[in-house]
Amino acid sequence: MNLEELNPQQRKAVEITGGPVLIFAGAGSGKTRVLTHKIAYLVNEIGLPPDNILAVTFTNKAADEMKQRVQDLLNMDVSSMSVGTFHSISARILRREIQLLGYSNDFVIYDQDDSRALVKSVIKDLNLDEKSFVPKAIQAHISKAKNQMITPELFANSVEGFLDEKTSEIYSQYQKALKANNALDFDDLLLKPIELFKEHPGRLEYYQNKYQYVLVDEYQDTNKPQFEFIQALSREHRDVCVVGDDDQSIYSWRGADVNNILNFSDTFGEAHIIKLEQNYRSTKNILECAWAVVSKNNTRAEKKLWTDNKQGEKLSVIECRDERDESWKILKIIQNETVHGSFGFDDLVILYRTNAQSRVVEDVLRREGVPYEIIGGIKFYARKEVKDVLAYLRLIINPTDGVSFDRIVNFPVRGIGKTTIEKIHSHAKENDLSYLQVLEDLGNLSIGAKQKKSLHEFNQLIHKFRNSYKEQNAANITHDLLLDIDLQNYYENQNTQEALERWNNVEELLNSITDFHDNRKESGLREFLEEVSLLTDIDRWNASDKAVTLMTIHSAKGLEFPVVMVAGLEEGLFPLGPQSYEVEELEEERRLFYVAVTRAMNKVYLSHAITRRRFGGAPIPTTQSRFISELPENLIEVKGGREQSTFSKSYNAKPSFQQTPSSSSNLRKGDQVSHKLFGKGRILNVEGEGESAKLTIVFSGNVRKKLIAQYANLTPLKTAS
DNA sequence: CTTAAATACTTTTTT
DNA sequence: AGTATTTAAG
Repeated sequence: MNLEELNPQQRKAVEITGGPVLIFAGAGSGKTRVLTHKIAYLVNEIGLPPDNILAVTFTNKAADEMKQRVQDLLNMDVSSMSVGTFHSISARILRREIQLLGYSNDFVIYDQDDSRALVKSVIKDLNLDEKSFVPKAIQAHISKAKNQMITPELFANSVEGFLDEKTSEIYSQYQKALKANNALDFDDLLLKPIELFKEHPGRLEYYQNKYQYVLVDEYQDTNKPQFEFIQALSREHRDVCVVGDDDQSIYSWRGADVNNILNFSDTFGEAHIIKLEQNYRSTKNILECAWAVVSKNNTRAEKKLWTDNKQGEKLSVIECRDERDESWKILKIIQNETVHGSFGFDDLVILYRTNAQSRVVEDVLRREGVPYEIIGGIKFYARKEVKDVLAYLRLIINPTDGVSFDRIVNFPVRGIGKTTIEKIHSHAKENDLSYLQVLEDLGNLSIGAKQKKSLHEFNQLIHKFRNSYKEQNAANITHDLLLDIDLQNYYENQNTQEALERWNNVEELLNSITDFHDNRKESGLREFLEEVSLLTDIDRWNASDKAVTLMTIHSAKGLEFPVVMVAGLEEGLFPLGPQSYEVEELEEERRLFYVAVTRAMNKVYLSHAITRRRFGGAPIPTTQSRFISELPENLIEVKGGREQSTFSKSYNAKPSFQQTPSSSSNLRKGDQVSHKLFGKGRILNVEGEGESAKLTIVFSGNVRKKLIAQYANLTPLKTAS
């Protein structure tokens, strides 16, 4: 095997195999390359079969890429290797084993919304006031407890005061409700395998045997259950390799414990420790600035990245009047880097601390016809209309799912109101039935005849699909279902842009189910639902699209871009929160800044606004982020300035940015484009060629237009291929 | 029970 | 400002 292309440390990291290995991998130090080579090395040189390897990554996308790269290195089929996120690996194990814990393997995975809905209904069942027991807060509290592996029993032992006592009660009821619904929340996904291993040592032994080598990426962001999972699997053979960087630990709010990496040797026993400190990504200036800020932190392992890359340009600090001006200045930078500079749209990323910041920037980019893509925010699979359809599919597979039942029993409207639903709930509770089972025998339920009929029909519908879903493929089922509930008419009759948009999203869901089925013939509805609940936005992102990317810094972890713009560098926004910080929280913000800056290869722009409005209120004066003052003065250049002209100029100027004419002449059927007036659209048909081609385009809201390429001034977003 | 109007809430970050 | 939820009228 060829390890020539690795530097000495990287090579050592690949070749050391007996016993625990800890790799401190700084930003851009070639960590993915080390991991893929190490796996290839294990297979090729050590002779370990791929299905005896477990590799945990931070996103599904990273998992796919890792598998592909190993496959390319080895030139053999490695599909039997277990690569995935903690959540997807756990889900896979549980599909096979969960009967041992008293669930059925048709369990559904509840996302945050679902789990909040369940908390809400538990609060209601306990006759507690939603004003004093805010579902969202309670859910956060429960999730935090679960992340620390505090069971309902343990929680009950340490209650103090009324509020705690009731929270404990809700927690315990919530857990019971999950089981009754045959559902797991995200936290359960991590906890249940550990429970399985504790209660059934034979199963643990099986998996210890199966996963003879365990690798974990982004180890600094593992929490207690994840740590225990890895430890359980590898404590016998001790062949475990973790990779991480304490300076990039940014998930402590989710229970991640940086001590997992700092105390690795203590917990796994005498480990080989390797440090990768050569950075291949960024310029010297960028690294110097990133280090200047993060080194202000007290609790960190002392280290400094170095690079052979060139000095590079100074980092730019852009001062803006307000968030609108900031967006305009970002636009100017994009224009400058793409038209006058040598970068493409996909070389640029705009990073921010909170999702809410994307809106203003998006407004300007859309209006000026700059192709962009937003990661995060309102996730596709979290949209109401999509979740409604998914709820049908979930109920078909898992008829005990009460959260999904509540969601669709009156969607589309079929005359079932609040009181009827409450009667179903109480009847279910008294007789220990699932909601759907209640519908089997409506005789002794005191509800109207109209309601009875309607509920009966609903029940028939679900059962019809329950009887056929195993033989049919997922796309057909969904298609038939949509016809049966007549959803298209439901939306089209509302006759609003919004409703049409929603129907489009439902159609897109159907498309993605068809896609899924085409790619994985052996997989059915259940597999699709699982994939959907564990997919992140980053997983759906196509990095090669010719568009500027907008995302939070958290989402950007592990990625790199030639040009990085970080917006909103103001006290209270970044670092986020009150000025009076707990030291640990401030240090995490600082690490976040470190992550943001080290995404950049060539150029960094840092912008801050002098005033900013929050919640659409009045503009509030801001203070420049302390992180800017922590940068070495000789490495930054302050631009933009206060002069009025930049602001008004950018406001009044005709959009100086035009798509080059040639690009709109190459458009083909199926391409996605953006239009100044009509927004995003997809090309349905092309008549003629080149500049004079006539394009039929369907824009959002199902608006169809026929445009001539030459005059349409379209911005290509995605090509169909 | 449904629809329209009033009001409350949003902004941490994500699996 | 924009969206979700709650309340009042039909």
